[in-house]
Amino acid sequence: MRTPRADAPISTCAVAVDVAALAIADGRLTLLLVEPDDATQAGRWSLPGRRVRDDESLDATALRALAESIGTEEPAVLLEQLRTYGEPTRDPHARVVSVAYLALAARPLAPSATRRTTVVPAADAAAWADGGFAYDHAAIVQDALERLRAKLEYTSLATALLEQPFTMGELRAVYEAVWDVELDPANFRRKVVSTAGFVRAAEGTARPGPSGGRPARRYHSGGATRLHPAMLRDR
Amino acid sequence: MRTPRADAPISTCAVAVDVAALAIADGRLTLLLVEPDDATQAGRWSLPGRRVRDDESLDATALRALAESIGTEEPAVLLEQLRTYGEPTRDPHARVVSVAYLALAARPLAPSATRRTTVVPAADAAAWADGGFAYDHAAIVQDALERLRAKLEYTSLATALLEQPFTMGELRAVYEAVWDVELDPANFRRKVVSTAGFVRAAEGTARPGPSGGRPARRYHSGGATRLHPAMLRDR
DNA sequence: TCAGTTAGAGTCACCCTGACCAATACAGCG
DNA sequence: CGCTGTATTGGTCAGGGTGACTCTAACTGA
Repeated sequence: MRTPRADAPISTCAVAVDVAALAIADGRLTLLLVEPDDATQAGRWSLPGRRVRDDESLDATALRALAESIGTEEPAVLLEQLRTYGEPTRDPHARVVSVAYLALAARPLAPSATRRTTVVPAADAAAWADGGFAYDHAAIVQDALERLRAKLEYTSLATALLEQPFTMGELRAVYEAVWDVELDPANFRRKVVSTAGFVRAAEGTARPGPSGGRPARRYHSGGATRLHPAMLRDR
Repeated sequence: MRTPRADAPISTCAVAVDVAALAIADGRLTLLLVEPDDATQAGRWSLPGRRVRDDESLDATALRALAESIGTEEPAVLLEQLRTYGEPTRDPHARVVSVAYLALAARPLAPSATRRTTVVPAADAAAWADGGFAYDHAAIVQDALERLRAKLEYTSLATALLEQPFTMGELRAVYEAVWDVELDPANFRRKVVSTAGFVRAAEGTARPGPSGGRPARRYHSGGATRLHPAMLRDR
């Protein structure tokens, strides 16, 4: 059994987990939002969040927050801890320390019909004026987007936003959506295939879209998490 | 006044902050450790840590944990949140969620004479077998070192480990200590001065050491936090 | 069949990099 | 003082990666 230490006065806070769940839909980066059930935050959107339960890891809380928000048992997402927000005044009701997570989904996120959820383009959410988000969730979203943009450079995180197998064009579309740039298809391919462990060729080809074009080769993730050399973007 | 939300059952954890405080001493990266006052952790070292107080931000707790451990009012350090450790079993006494911080000191850390503290080379601490650290602090130290190594590539964080002004050789020594490599002085200089905003020239020169050598120019931090292009290390 | 479109392969100039050499300016010593 | 050793700073040169660009392959739709 657990017993508090005799010499340390126990002060406690509520600990919560908030999840910035991102996915690619129609070539755009999108963010999952829910309506907070908190009268003081009416008219704003918040990130899916839950209190941490006893004997529940932070990762498990993040997965539960996401699963309960979209009504899916086991959402196929990659979870990565973002950072922790603990300003004493960030929640007007009580001291709540929130561990924020970044969730990357391979498929577009489906807003739950039974819950008040929505999916908005990340670019729109990032541009919202103060008042669009509840609590300090605007800052969390900004940090999440910045983290994703940065990590696309030196990790293979982009593949977490794609179903396997994927084409080089789909992978490029992830980079273009997250960075909001246009990339040269030929140079992008050359960099990706020359980066050890980024992708490995799969069987067969993908059918071209309605606008035609040569069938694209298919690829799987190559297993590497850190990319050497990195996919540097110029600024 | 703060009142809990009516519809959300309040479950609370103890929230603590642990600090991995790093500094350069004698050309080596060093880590500050304290003896935990916890009988179950006897014979191990832990990171300076404190419980978060009501109405105290996480950053403030980190600064307080460090200040109280080394007996200094305002330690001159750069604090950066590392990540949060919340496994339910990480502390045998109670559920403690710990927000870990990375602290980079410009001067060597002085272990307090009145408190049971020590400073050890980071390389030694990283190589300790299980049992050297209390709780999960071995993992925190590993993550802190990895974060520092990574951030030296694409940020100007190295200057936080130096007093201003500094010489190019001192800056290079930081990279060499953190990465555990030898760098070519001429090529290192060329990269640093060609990276916009990394350093700016200061007045005068530094006196050579006892072994002689040409006097080195002095530099200040250049204001940039992110480096473009990055100081890439090859692996 | 033909235009349009996307995928993939190749070329070339430029820049950054690592490896290396040379010049500068000090300390220490005989 | 002159010599040697050392660290800093500046410069050269070849090789690799990158951006811009061209060309071919292979499909869709009219």
